[in-house]
Amino acid sequence: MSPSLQNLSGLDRVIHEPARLMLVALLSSVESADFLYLLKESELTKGNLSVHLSRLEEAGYVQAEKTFRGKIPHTEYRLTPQGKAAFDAYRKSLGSIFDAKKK
Amino acid sequence: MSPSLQNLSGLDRVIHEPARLMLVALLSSVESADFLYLLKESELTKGNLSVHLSRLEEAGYVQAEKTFRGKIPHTEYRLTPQGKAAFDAYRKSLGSIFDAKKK
DNA sequence: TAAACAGGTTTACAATACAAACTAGTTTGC
DNA sequence: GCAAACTAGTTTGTATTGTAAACCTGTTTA
Repeated sequence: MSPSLQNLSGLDRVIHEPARLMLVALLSSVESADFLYLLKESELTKGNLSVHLSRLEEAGYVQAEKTFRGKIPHTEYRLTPQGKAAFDAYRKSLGSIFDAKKK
Repeated sequence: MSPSLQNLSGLDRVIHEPARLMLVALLSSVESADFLYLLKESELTKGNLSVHLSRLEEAGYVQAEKTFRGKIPHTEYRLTPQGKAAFDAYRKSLGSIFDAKKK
């Protein structure tokens, strides 16, 4: 198989999931974002958002900074360098299907 | 949310799955292909390939033409117009994450 | 005539995306 | 001062599905 298509099967599943892809894309365009912002922008449910953010954290793609604003907990999420790298790699992999059509 | 990112959540799951994405990309570059060709190019197992092709058929994206070559059954798979359209739409949707970075 | 191959289908299982329910604390309205 | 509503999530349960392995039917080859 053409090597460009072959790496499609090795796509990073953590990023490939649409909900997380959206989150990573969102986070890549800002320095950091809090839960409520991501909740509104992504239109996910809280449960979903929580789970997907956890998954991105486990993968080392997202870093959560928990602080307090007064007495209310506040968490800022930001992409880690690995997260940015993974996103770049992902986009590079996907690029192959865009090129593939130019036959 | 920016409308461009919003439609990421509505990505066509039939096409989004990497194995099928690969198959659709493969089929989009040729007129038609048989099972063995797809098996080799995709490096999927036969079971997988069969299931994914069935799924693409159910979605109306792929058409299978079963014939005989001598006494051996032979199936040619090709993308339907809907399949091509769906693939184009998919690539258009994904385009948003490529643009998104240009901030 | 047994083994290998073509061309798949069926089965079983493990992973996971998702919504709903729940938790724990805080603020607001009456 | 107490109930309701809000912040900021986590946990749980379910249903889907991607995957490999086993199976199947027939054909060719040694």
